[in-house]
Amino acid sequence: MIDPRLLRDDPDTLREAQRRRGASPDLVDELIAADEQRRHSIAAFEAVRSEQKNLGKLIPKAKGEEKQALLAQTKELSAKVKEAEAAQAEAGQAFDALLRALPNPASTDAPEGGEDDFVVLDTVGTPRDFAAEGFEPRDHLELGRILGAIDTERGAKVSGARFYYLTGAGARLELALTQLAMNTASEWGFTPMIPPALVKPSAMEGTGFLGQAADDVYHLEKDDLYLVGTSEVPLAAYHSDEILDADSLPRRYAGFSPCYRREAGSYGKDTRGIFRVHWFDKVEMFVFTTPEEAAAEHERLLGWERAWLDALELPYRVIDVAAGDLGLSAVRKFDCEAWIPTQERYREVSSASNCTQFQARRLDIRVREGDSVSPLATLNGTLCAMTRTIVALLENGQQADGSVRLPAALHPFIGEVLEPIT
RNA sequence: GGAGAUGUCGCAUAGUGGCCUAGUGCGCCCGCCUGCUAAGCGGGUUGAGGUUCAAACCUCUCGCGGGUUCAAAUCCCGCCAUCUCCGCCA
Repeated sequence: MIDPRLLRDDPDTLREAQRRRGASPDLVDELIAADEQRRHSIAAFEAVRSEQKNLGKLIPKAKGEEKQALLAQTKELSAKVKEAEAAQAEAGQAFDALLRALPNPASTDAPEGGEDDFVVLDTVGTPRDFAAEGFEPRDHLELGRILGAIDTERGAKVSGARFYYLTGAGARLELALTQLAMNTASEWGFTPMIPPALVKPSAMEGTGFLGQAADDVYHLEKDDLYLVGTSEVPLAAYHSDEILDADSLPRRYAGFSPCYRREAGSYGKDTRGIFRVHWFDKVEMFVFTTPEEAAAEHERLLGWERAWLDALELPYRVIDVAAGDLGLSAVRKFDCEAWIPTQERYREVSSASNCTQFQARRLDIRVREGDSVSPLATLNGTLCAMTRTIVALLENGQQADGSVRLPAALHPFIGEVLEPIT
């Protein structure tokens, strides 16, 4: 959530930010009204409560008729206090609900508009020319079959559509990627983490996933727990309700966890293979830092994502995501998209978001700098989403006989070439 | 899953309805004293919110949420967490 003071100090900026996202500025005005209502009810409650406390102090000292009179007076007051308290709580909750629905105002650096209004920042590497090499590239599912690496038929049999088994070389490839990613992140100064993938509503809500993205989240009704769609959730909530010393920042964590996504509203999209699935594993980078450092850290996260794709020798481009496509929490987002030969286009494999103080306010994570305590900034970025990375590696590294040549960085973990099994 | 115990300020502890505006010790911060250090002395030390130019004042905060009461750290109910024991289990 945003700093509520902005509603009083700079509502025009908030209205403009809503417009840039393609959202309605009316919410801002509803919030201003709700804030006034809330403050009014707080003042009313505090006035009667204060009176009640003062009278209460007199009672033990009073005697006889005087005491009886006081008791009658306070009894009446007690009802008023209860009423005022209830009104205050209600106004507070109404305000809070609205406040949590307001997205983080997009950075003015983010392109205006929706999903298609991104700006390409850079393009790296050259897609292979399979025609020149004299063969038609196979897609990752076909390669997965030849290599004995991916089994979607049995995934569907056991768990349903958009599930898969990684088998043999596929399983080994994920483990190799995981090892390389965790080792690399460690070298960069990240603390490796294996967080819980099942979290309480507060963690899910705090990271902003129960807003417009709620339909995409798996919920276990019986236990009121959520399956995380990314380890961003447990990593962000890791320091919830804590105050961190400024000199302990930045804190950088690399979390490895499964990710569960309902993929509501994506029926018919990417139905072939394992590009879009209900579950995959991922190594995610997460940073707690000061608000002043957030923008610079965002660039660093992008730099690490690029270094990772460079190490995997994949052709990719970097886009600056438009304001309307940022989600609830981010002020700016960079996506890295790897070239997928059989789709003849770039597809998202990683994403780096600057959430400034938005998540920290919801999760109550603060930094102490000298005498002041204030919400810190959180950022997250994909290091390696396994399934999409496997898709990219197989398709880009394939050879005419169906074998796949792997990037040098992976050789120590899995060898140089994946060979067909038959 | 069953039984019991515990949950108070950074830490440790006191507090069984109104002198709690939560005391004390440790730690930490500021100052005094002192060849230096230690000790000693004095002061400060949760966080959030409201009124306000400000100063100041006020409200909330004793695991969380309800309730009883004129009044709750204290009594009652529910939940959560931790510990001990039993059962089950990778």
